Amino acid sequence: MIILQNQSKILELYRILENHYGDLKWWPAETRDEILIGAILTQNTSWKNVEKSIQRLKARNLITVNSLAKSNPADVAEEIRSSGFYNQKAKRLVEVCKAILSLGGLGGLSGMETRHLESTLISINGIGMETMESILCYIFNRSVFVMDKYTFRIFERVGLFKGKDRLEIRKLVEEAIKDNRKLGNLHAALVNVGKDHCKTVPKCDGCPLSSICMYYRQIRKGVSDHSQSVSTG
DNA sequence: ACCCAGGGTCATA
DNA sequence: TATGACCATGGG
Repeated sequence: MIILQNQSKILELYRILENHYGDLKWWPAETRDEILIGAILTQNTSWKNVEKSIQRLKARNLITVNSLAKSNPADVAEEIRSSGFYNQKAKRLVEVCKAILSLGGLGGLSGMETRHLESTLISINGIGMETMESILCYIFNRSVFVMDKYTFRIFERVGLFKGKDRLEIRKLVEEAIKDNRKLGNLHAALVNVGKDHCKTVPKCDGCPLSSICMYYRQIRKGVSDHSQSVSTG
């Protein structure tokens, strides 16, 4: 088996995932406002728990930037308990929505140049790197790659971008893949791989990336050699 | 009972 | 720059 260089390997990885998962249609939401709200609710929280919160917010007509900006954080907190960190997230939702309104709303921000938009969003309390990247990719359709914990772990295990930090990896991926739709699909697929196969305890059976995964190769070698050591890089 | 989830902020060294 | 504490519910 050929060991591919980073740039051709990321393209091969994308090809495999697209072939395996097809179009995953992320972000799962009906409106841009809902993407923003979901992006904050899902911070270190499973999507299943977020869905319950979103349904409750919808029932209260609190699923828009406008309505949340006018809300009391204590009232919002009551609807989003299932997402965890609910006091912190309720406050974040209200403050972030206020900040966005003061900047002209999502519509006003949509005309902003990408780098400027990045720095503007990242300066809002409650919006960190990954949340900012998700907003750029899925709300504003910019060619931005979302670097999350799963992605870092998967790249580490398959043997991509060894020794690079998150910022460098994101830059390299965006150089290799420039299409917004593909970058969004890539992140979505990597989250699925992470959930199904690449948590802290790996489950390599049936993983679509096993054919290009260094970790998987070590496992196989270990089995045939009766070796104990498995390096995660 | 323990670990983790589609992170981010803040204090500390 | 790089850890650590903290936020907190729900599923495995």
